[in-house]
Amino acid sequence: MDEFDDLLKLDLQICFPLYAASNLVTRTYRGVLEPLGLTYPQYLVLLVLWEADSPQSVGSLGERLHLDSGTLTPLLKRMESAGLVRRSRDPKDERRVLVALTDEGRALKAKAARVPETLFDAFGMSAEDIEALRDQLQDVVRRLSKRDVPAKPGDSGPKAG
Amino acid sequence: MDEFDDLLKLDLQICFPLYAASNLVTRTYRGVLEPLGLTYPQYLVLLVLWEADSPQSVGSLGERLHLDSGTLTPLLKRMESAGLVRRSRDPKDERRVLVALTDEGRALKAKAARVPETLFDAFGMSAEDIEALRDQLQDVVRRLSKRDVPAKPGDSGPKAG
DNA sequence: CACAATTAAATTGTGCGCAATTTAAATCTG
DNA sequence: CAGATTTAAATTGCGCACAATTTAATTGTG
Repeated sequence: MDEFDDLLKLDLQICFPLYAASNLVTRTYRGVLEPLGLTYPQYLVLLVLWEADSPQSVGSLGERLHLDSGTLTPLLKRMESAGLVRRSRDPKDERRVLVALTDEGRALKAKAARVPETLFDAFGMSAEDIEALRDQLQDVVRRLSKRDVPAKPGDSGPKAG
Repeated sequence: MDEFDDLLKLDLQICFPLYAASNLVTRTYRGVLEPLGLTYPQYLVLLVLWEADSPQSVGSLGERLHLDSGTLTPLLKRMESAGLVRRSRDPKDERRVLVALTDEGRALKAKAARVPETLFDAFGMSAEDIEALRDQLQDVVRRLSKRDVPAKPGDSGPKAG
């Protein structure tokens, strides 16, 4: 049992509790969102649209939520067939697809009023502790997002340099 | 714009950065684990088996990783056909399936030596900050895991009482 | 203006994650 | 020890995530 073994121990790693906590949170949301006919990522899309109160492109939704079109396109189609959003090509740039709330999608905001409160209770932590943890996680997201960006043409790639 | 609106703001919630950070971490692992022919949850199974150094039932793996048989059974079958583990019924209790490392699965531990280090670098944070965050996330996992447990027969269920 | 390069979504294919159900083995009753 | 109950995995079905590719529109360049 050496230091190398320690590094491979589950309890000593940060990534596993992050992964497990995320799964547990999504599971907790399930029970709360199912009565609204929503999944957690669908709820996230609505949070963005409710806050912006203007149509958002698939790309800007993806940038905000760190998701790509491979995830968002089928998800948005399901939300569209559920009557929550409308999808239409942007007349200014026909490559873009704009996602807009329907009246039904807007109305769902009132029904989601208790969702944050319910999740807060599930955490069972003080508001201060939650805010502190949130800030640290936002920092992690910022740090890991940087390496997200694909290499620029000018950069020397893995084979170059 | 009232307090209710604030609660629904993405930037003010803890769950979203938790979700985004988890996705980003899994994405970061992908590049590191792909050369080893592993996915992140498969790597987690190996961490448990390497640490225990004895065959584990599907149930105990699931308890440790907060995953159920619906997730683990197909994952373990893929690992078995990749030659990393063997699956066999427990002779003491034919309901159980024991998952044991093969020589190949054990040998992979050496090749995974650099994985924790690589992830540590990706976080770009001090060891102290990472440990502090890890402890907080383990606390979240403990808190959310409690509600995980199904009701005991003695408990008054939603319809009873 | 032609046409190559870039950009935005959609599509394809694989692997989770999980609720709900099914199958089969062990245990608990009488 | 027979039949009901409980337990452990497997199965089924659905919705993400995401890499890789494709399709189509826009932009850049000569």
